[in-house]
Amino acid sequence: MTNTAGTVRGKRRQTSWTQDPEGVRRNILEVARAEFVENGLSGARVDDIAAKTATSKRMIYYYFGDKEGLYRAVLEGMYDRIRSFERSLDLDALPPEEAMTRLTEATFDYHIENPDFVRMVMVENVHHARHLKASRTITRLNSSVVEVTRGIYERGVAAGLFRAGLEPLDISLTISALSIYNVSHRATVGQVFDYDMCAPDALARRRSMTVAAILGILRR
Amino acid sequence: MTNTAGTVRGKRRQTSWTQDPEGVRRNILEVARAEFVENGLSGARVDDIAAKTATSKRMIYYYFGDKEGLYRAVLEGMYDRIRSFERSLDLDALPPEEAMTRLTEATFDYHIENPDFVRMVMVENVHHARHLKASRTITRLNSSVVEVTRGIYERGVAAGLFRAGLEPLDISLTISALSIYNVSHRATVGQVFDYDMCAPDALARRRSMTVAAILGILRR
DNA sequence: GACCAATTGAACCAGTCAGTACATTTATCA
DNA sequence: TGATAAATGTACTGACTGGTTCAATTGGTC
Repeated sequence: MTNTAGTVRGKRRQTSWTQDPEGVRRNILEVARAEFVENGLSGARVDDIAAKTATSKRMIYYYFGDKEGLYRAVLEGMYDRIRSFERSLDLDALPPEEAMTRLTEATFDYHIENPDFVRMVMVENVHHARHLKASRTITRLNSSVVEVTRGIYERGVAAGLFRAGLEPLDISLTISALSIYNVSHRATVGQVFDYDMCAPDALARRRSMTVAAILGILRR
Repeated sequence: MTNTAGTVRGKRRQTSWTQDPEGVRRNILEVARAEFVENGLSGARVDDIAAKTATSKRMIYYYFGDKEGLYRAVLEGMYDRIRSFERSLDLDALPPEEAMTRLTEATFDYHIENPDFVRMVMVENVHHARHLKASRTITRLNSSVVEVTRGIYERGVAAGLFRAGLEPLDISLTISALSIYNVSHRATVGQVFDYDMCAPDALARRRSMTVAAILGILRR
């Protein structure tokens, strides 16, 4: 009998147990995510992950093959989440400037609220996106956020509000850069400038500055 | 007799050698930088670093104590370099808008030309800036680029060109965010969007968009 | 040229780590 | 109910890895 999804069985020295493949899988993934996010790929220890799991190391290898397979699974989960966030954006009803503002703010907020995603992407960049390449789930399942941006931008251009000739992808990347930075470089900036970018007041300033930057790029 | 600085003695099975402490140190640092930048702190192998060196593993421990000490030395070297870049900026003679444009472009270019620095900072952020904290050389030897930014900004406000009420540090961080991103996220963006941000034409677009973003923030 | 501190090399070590062998239990279904 | 497949736990291993030992060589100084 399969337990409720997500249920985690008691630990230590059990000779009797209930099968719960999905729960075990999920449990491993959750723990692994925390560890990879905290220590990177080579910094994370399979034994540590296993220890924090409700199951054993054996299960990690049973379900994910090897350490990199586990890492890849975590990475894919992260990208799945942001994809569904992007799909949830529905800004067609708003006038161009307001739509772009909302898009920027929503993206900004998503990154603040999902530091694990940001850190995982950082780690993946340290590895030259090698694992992203290896994952056919992610590759070419192209991000829809660019199309959202393109739609808003073209409406703005048509309305004479935005200047023409820009590449929607570049706009999208600029939003991304300004959103990610607060989380990805929080530690070094905090140390070098004695400034916590994620403190509420700093965040408010940075958020409105980000919107100003994007609109500044677009306004003609 | 000390050899010319930077000289590297021949390798393999030598029982006779010339002392060259500075050269050995520098050689180790160069190799270590490449390895840390490529593999991160935990990903880099002391044995690999030693093998690529003109000297032996023993010397790494002799001069740098342990792996983290070596990493810290590399990190400090990187920050020294950008500090001297920042000090080299002399934009007081230019009118505010032009000065800010030049500052932005120079910062943008610096990051493109020094991907090692960018990657090292990324790695350090993965480690929550733990080693930056441990280094008294870097900490509180506050970055002068903020003062440069403040100077230009205040001139611009005084001249009625820039809108008042902004925090110079936030402006500086925004420039930094837009400059770093191209290098730090080159791999994942390349993979997900099939777009090389560092290709010459893309770079030109991103550079001018960055300037537009900064001026967009400032213009009243 | 003899002495001493600064350097350097080669081999070695003890702990760690990813991955495995093997046995066992649980679920499925005819 | 019995056979088969899926899922799981325990204990282990071989390779790797950061770090060390110990002896030797070099260069400066008097």
